[in-house]
Amino acid sequence: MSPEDFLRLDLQLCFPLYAASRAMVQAYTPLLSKLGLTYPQYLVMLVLWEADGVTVKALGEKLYLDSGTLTPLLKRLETLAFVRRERSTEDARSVLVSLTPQGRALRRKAASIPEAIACRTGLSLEELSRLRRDVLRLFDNVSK
Amino acid sequence: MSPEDFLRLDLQLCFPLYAASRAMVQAYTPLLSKLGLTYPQYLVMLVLWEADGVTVKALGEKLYLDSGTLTPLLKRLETLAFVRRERSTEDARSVLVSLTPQGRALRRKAASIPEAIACRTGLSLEELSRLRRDVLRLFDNVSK
DNA sequence: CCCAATTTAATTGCGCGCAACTGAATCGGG
DNA sequence: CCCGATTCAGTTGCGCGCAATTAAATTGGG
Repeated sequence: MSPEDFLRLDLQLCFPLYAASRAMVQAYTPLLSKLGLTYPQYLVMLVLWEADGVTVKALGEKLYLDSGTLTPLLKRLETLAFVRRERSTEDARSVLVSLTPQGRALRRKAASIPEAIACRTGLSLEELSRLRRDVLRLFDNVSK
Repeated sequence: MSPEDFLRLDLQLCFPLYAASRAMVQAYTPLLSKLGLTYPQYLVMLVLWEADGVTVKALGEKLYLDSGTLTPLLKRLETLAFVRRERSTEDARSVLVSLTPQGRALRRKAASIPEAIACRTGLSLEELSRLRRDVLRLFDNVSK
């Protein structure tokens, strides 16, 4: 097998990963559009539902996204009245992002989504958990 | 465990998949930029290296991308002189995409990439193969 | 205390992805 | 042989991702 054989699309890991990631996001999309959210916006809301009042930097560290992505996304969430953004008085360099009552209320409407998606995968909870662990290991290796 | 507990970021499969996919693309980026390609452009080249002279539709079916993504991408590859685009004489609705000599030559320069990436993953060939299989199964389930 | 280095968010520019739509070409039932 | 339905590529619009840069605030060494 020559080195060029490894260029075969069907032998690479990245493409299935890339296709699966997009397919998963597409599975979320109709559920999220009922809430008025995109998938990346939903990820931000997931973080805020666990830890309200975080900085843009902290959001970026959790989601591996930079301010170039987050700033306009957060402005859209602010326009939708799900979050507020305010300069920190402690450190005027940072911006604190916090939930509005509407943003907090959205959590209940989103509660049914994870199970619906888990069903769509056709995998058992054990298989899902194992795959998540394997993909996380891959992520750790590649991103360092 | 209440339904809302499943909203925890660390319990979901999609986010690791999404993060891992982006991290993989970032691992490719410095290697591909030496060739003047982006990752989606590289995917198109992978298809063309296996099957030259395909329609935009066929490319889309292999890569799960539509003309809204492919048309401008192919125009950029054409500007880079890696591909040609021409209306089919058989069926004037379709456009045939084929490699230029430069596009064909690029294959040799890309030959070292898959192994370099495989190393970056830190996984054995068996683990890579198994993970690819699992991710493909997920993709099949979710995308249907 | 000062000022150079660092940190933080915002901005700019570009290339995807994808939904929605357009227009041209082809197909196929009657 | 029509003409309505379908197929195909292209276009438009929008929201990411991310690299590169900017500007403001903070930090910390001397």
